[in-house]
Amino acid sequence: MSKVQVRTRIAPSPTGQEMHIGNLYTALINFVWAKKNKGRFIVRIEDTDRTRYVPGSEQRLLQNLKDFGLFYDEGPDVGGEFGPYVQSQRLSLYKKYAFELVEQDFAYLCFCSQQRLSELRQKQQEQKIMPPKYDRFCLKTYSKQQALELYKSGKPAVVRLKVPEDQVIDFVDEIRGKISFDSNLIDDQVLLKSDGYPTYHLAVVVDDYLMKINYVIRAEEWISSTPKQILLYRAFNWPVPKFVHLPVLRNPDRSKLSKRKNPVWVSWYLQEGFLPEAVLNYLSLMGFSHPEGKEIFSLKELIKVFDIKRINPVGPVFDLVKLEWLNGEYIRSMPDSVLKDKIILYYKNFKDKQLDQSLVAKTIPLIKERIKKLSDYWFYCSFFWQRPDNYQLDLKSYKDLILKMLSRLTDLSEWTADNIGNEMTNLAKQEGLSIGKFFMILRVAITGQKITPPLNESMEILGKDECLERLRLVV
RNA sequence: GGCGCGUUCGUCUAGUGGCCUAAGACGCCACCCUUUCAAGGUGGAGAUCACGGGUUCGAAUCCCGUACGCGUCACCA
Repeated sequence: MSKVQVRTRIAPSPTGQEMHIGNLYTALINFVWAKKNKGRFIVRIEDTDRTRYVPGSEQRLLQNLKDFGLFYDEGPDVGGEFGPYVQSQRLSLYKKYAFELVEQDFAYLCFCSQQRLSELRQKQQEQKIMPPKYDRFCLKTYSKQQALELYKSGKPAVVRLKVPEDQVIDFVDEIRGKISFDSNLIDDQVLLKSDGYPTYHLAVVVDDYLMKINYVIRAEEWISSTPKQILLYRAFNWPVPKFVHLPVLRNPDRSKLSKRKNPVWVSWYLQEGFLPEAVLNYLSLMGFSHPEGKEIFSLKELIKVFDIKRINPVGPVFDLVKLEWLNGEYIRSMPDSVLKDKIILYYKNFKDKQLDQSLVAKTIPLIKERIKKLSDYWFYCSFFWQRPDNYQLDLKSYKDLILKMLSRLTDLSEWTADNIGNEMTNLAKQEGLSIGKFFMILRVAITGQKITPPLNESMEILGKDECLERLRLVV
């Protein structure tokens, strides 16, 4: 038997929201698993809910993926041999398959109104019949022929899955092992809506089959809908793919990661100055661990060492603090010139600031160890671009001292960090002031801030004229 | 409530019957370095492995119950 190519997919819905960090996590694992097996990673747009559809959000979703370097082999904008990759463009397919099921008695037409359904549900809940299930009214009252004729005459209908009674439906989850369900507890799921669009359950099975997806890697919240899909695979007599249900990312209070309690939109991380590779690295630490215990590793290395079996089923808490540390590690290990370009690009794209190339280049060695995110740059370095507009220390009482600093620095022949440092250290000693206190006064006089990059070097970069001028301004 | 999944330091994880009086990382604390802040170095606090029963010479590791957490029960995905 020849080995089949691994094909994975993610299927986001264009509902107006951009990509959720949890979806990025799922995308990452799908991507990595495909690459590890020299397979293909596919993106399919699931836009079967007309009421929630927002035009344009599809492009944004795809861009989110690209921003993080998760390039797909097949998808709406890149094509592929199993297209189209947008479900609304494949409508006739689902309808055909849905009626095939009706024909073979794996499904039936249902004409019940939304109102009747919600009343039914309500009554069942009152009677504590759990869980609420459709009562098969239409299956009992119409024969297949009658139903089909009614439908042809224009009566709005949905197609429902006819879930067999008294069966145990089980499947193997690659992370958790065997999971089984009692078919009596499964509702007769709607497969085709009255507007002719398929529901998720039908569309996902049809498309995964037609697109030859053999690993369905998705979030844990899909576990309970898996048996419905298994039933569909069986009815169609299609091979069942392998299922991998990933743990869901959690808020610190252990509820499912939500926008109320955590930043969840992936572009937020970019705006905040996190590096895509650091975010991906952090995400790969969620539920997974490097076999050698490494915590910092590239996407390429992840692909090399990744194994589904090493994924933990426990829902991990997403910890922004550790992400910041990791991002700082990435920044520190980056060549200066690369960091410089990233900072310039970041401020241009997200802060609408055009920073001077050569000035940023000079400051890089001073802040590289200090910043955790690209957005921290301005916190440390704004004084290079603008004179202080307020001072974090009251300098009035140090007027005489600052005057002395001014005169010594004016006389300084060569304006280098070392010379500045030596000269000022001498002054401090002569004045009988502690080095710490002395330099703090100078620091605030020059930068306005108490927390800055190394002072002497900063002053060298600022230049003699500018430093003297700033001292004059505070006396 | 039914069903499903889960439960090792605050957090992410290691651990697959004896090497565990439980290891690493983030965070926290202290000290060293130091001209602020970082970075770096050293050390420390922090988990009766949810609880209760088994199985076994021996259990964080296997089995069963309980508790708790999470998910799911739509013509949403």
